[in-house]
Amino acid sequence: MLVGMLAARKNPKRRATRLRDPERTRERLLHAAAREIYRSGFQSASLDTILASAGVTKGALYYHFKNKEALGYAVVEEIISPDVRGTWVRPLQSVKDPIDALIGIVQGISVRPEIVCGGCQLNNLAQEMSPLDAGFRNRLETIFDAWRDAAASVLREGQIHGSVRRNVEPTDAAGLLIAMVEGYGSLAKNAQDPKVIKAGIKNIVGWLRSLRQPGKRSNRAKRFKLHP
Amino acid sequence: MLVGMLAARKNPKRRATRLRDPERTRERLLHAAAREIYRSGFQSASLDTILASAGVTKGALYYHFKNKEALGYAVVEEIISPDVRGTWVRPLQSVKDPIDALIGIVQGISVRPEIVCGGCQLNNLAQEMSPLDAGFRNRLETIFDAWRDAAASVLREGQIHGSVRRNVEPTDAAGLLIAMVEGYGSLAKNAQDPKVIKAGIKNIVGWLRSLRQPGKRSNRAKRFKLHP
DNA sequence: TAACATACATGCTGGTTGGTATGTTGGCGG
DNA sequence: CCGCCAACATACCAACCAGCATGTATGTTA
Repeated sequence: MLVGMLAARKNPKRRATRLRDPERTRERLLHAAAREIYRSGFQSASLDTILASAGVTKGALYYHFKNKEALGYAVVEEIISPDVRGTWVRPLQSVKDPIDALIGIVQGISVRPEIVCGGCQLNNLAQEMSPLDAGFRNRLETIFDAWRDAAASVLREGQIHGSVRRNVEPTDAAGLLIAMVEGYGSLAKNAQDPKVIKAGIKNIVGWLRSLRQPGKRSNRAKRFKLHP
Repeated sequence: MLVGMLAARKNPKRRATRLRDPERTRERLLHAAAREIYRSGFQSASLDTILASAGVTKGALYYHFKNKEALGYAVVEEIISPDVRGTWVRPLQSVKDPIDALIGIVQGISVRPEIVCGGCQLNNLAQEMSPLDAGFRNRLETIFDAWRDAAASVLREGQIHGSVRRNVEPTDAAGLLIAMVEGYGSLAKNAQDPKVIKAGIKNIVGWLRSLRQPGKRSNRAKRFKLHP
């Protein structure tokens, strides 16, 4: 009773704070949705939880997005896609040694703790939603395609410059790389153990080294990779 | 009014058929739950849908299982676990050539259409539930461990008999194999295209062949694998 | 400063969810 | 032929869900 009175006095007319900054509100919604989707999947991510996490109300959500589905699509396009491109596509543009570049990216995974235990956002959503919703599926496949194309083209260039073995089929190798990364991500997520992802990185790096044209390893590779 | 009377007359006392066969009822529940979990995940699998699919009512469900969680655990232990063991553990016991055996299993994936587009039951559930529920996580990890142990031990035996290269670390290789299988399964599920899994199988088989001790390939391998 | 549009906040609703309390029936021991 | 219990069936519930209608404060323009 007294508690209630105090609470009522403290908030005589409880009003949520308004940001009045539509861009920032949208961003907060997107990031909160991405967090919740990452945690419990799209279907099980409750709008109320997302809103509480974002600190906005339902009115704001339905002002910026038509419905939950549209919010999910926006997360794919504006959060997940740039993330994958930033990790796997941009760093591969104009590199000297493709094998070194790929190894560097793979090894970079180990310093991203969220991947170690929570899996890959892209893979998580694809697993859940691709068979159920073509809108998700198409958007996610675009990302996978960009990933594979980036890795394949950098391998192809490496073949032209002689650093990658000629009997490697770039598209196949790129697909295998992605499968390995996602597969180990799944195993690590299930094991909830950083050791799993460390072992996975070691094996993927070993496989990547096997793609190199013998006798063509760069000096940079020797300096940076063999004496860590 | 009249309609209501007719309807009442037509179904004077609508009763669902009773099986009166508790073991079969339990089985039907388990399989229906496995189907629904496979389709839409554990969290989003509705009990009502499962019950409709199984053709039983809620009373039967809550007679056999304490709650939805217990039903899910039972699906893992009584459906998924035997399935993985039947596919990946039992066929590896007492084989002559481990590489041939593993290749055979991997190639067998292509004739299981549900895997091609729906992904692996084990991986699906692990992705969804492992970070959220320790009960699922532990049960699923037991299955993954059995899988890896089976593959690792058969590789170890192959090393003893000279058919597998000595510089292969069996546990690492087994983990990589599982990661590849699950990774390609993920990609295929997202692409919803059998070609993806075909290409994946080809690459995994190629990698498996690279584990063989040179000059030690069996006659059986020559006959069956090189002239398909 | 009046008029208007933007950017939300709040309250509500119909539908669905997992779960339960209670009713009902077939079969079997006595 | 009776009683009893396993094996369900049915009806119901509180909680939660996505979504919507409506209200309101803030910025912008004339």
